[in-house]
Amino acid sequence: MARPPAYVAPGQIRERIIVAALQLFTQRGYFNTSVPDMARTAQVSVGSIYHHFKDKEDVARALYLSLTEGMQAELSRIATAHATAGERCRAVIAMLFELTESSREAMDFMLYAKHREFLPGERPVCSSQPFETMRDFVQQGMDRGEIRRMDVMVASASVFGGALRLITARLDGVLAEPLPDKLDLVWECAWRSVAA
Amino acid sequence: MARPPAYVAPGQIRERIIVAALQLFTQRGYFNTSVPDMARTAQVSVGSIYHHFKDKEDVARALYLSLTEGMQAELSRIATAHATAGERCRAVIAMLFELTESSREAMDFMLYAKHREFLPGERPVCSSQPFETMRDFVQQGMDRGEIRRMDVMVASASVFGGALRLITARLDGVLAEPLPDKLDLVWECAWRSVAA
DNA sequence: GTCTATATCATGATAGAC
DNA sequence: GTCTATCATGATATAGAC
Repeated sequence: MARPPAYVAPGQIRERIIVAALQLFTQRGYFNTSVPDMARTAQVSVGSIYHHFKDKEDVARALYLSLTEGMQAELSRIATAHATAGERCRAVIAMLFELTESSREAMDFMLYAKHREFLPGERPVCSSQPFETMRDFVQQGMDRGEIRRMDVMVASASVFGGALRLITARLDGVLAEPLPDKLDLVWECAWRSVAA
Repeated sequence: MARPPAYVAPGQIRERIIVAALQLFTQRGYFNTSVPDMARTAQVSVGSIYHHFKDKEDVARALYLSLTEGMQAELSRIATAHATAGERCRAVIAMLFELTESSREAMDFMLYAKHREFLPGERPVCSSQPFETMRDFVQQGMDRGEIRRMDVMVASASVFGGALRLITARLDGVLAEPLPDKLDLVWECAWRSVAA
């Protein structure tokens, strides 16, 4: 079903560095990760990192962009595979749940990291393209009469808020069971909250 | 209505430091804030900071604890002022919305900051006492028959997820209007999602 | 209790060999 | 393109005067 975004082509040094960065940034945080740490984890030298990237921030930006692009690709796939807003939004939640289980670190870094603290100039997650697309799905649902007419920000928060909250709980270790087990229930609640 | 938690008694040096820390931590982040920065903002010397606190981390911990204690006090107040789960949960959201408007930085630091990165040993927000209390409200609602019987984590995420999502949007500057304007609508959606 | 001045250390980033 | 060795910066934390 939802494949993890193809953010890495394994083997290449550049990609090894990005994978190592993802691992370290999510485990210890950006500021607790030194460039020598990244070099050790990626099994490359410090010099290589500075050859492929301008600086440490540049690694984080490349990582962030590749993750949000992968997410955006998943959303486009969903848009073509489903026609109604209900099906689309449900598919989004299913995809997010599966991605959280299969690429825990990617989700953690994408949704959770305080990018503004180390990526000045990058838009906050909330206004990133994937989140805008999700709001579009909801807006179209209102236009089609599937979803009650209301403020689109509130409707979008209601549809996806519960699922995102549960993802947070899962990433924090507060939720023991795999997220896909909860999909049907989460979706029922989410849809009830806004369905026409 | 919901007063900001009394996390500071203005005038005292110790409190001046905490207020300055809150301001700087939310504006630039913990790791982008140096102790001299804090000293300058608080109008005290570096030595004073190290006299009152063990180290920079200790300042962050004191800040975090005072904020969660203030929040917990608000929740206790709500528990005594309201009897039904519906009233309690609605009051919680109203309180969170007002607190976000009146003490933006406090909410940002409490809900948003990646505490694990600079406060090792502290539990994640999700499993902090306030969030547990909120889940208790929901559980009691199920016991009383107000809320459909279901997984309490899912029910709690559904009730509060939309509101928390909207708070995030507001803090990120994506939502222009004050949160209390949206309270009625948010609550209607939240309650529909789980009401018996 | 509060201050200034400073020791110590770790980090990001670079230079230059291979 | 990749590596090792090194530098310069800026941070934390402390010492010691007042």
